[in-house]
Amino acid sequence: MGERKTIKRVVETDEGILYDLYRFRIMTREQIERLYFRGSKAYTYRKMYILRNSGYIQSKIIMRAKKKGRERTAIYTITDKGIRLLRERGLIDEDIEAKDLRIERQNMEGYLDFNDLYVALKREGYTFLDSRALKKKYQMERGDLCKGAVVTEDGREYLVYIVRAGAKDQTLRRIMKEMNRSYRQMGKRHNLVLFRGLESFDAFRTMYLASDRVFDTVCALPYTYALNVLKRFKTDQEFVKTITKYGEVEPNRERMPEEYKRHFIFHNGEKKYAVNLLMNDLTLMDRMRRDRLDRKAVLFVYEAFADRVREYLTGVQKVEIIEITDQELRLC
DNA sequence: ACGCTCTCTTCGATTGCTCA
DNA sequence: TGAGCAATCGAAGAGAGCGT
Repeated sequence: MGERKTIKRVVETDEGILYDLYRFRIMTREQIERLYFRGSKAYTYRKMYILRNSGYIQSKIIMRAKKKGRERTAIYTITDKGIRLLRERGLIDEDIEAKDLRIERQNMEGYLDFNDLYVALKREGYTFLDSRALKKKYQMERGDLCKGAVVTEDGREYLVYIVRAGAKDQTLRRIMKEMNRSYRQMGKRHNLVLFRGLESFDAFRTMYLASDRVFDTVCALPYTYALNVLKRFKTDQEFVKTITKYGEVEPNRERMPEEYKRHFIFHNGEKKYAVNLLMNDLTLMDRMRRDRLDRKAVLFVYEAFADRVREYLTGVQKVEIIEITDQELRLC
């Protein structure tokens, strides 16, 4: 019986995996596979097996809730030795032990949900802040429900909340409260609330409308839709390209235009504001309703949200809605 | 209780890269 | 060019959940 295989030379992939496990605490086999091994299940297992034999990681099996029932999956965590390796290589400077990164079983789903977002958007030009890094950056409370942050290419940082199907009202209320908290150095607070169930999505909307509504940004979206939009509209450019077929678009050259005044569109012979509501920003809709508009505005809304938006803006002068279809969303 | 199915674990065999 | 190891792949075996 020969020795079990161990790592002789730590390669970039190993560092990446260990660093991700350090930041995000746990990852499933599938997540690691998508991030590093482009669909090679066999080699993912092989690599993780060797990393474990070398003492850098541990593995465990859990049942994860999926659309179709539950699914058995391996999850991996970093060990003290793994953390030491990252420190030796100057990838981290924090003095921390593996036990401080351990998480309770009931919290795992939340972490894995945020990881899914990371996996889906990492290659699309977004960067991520894990929840510990985010809370440290702004000295937020440890118990904050915020799962982390996603940062767009042009530097806008969204604080991410993920709401599971059948979330309690109490949880939604807590999120609402937290989203309204501001922190020094954060500037505007952009909130991204992702829903894994439609009941909660509706409940949240209702709660939002009943609130005092002084938030900076609240984008409330179904999880899968959010993934599509974020993949497709990384910067203003993609939005402009998509709506150009409805009229020529030009940027507003004022110094600091209001969020909804950033683009003009020449529509039906008139110069109007072109408003991006594809992220279903509830605060933006509020502003459209309250402000006295100095010119007409065309709101670009995802077709599935159009009825709601129309309903919300009934009676408001100078606004019209153009629905963006599923197909337009997918086109490149 | 039983077999079926699926994932995870383990390992041998092969390919291919990098460095001396 | 050869040593040594990472990258790949296929396959056998273990064990958990599921339906009957």
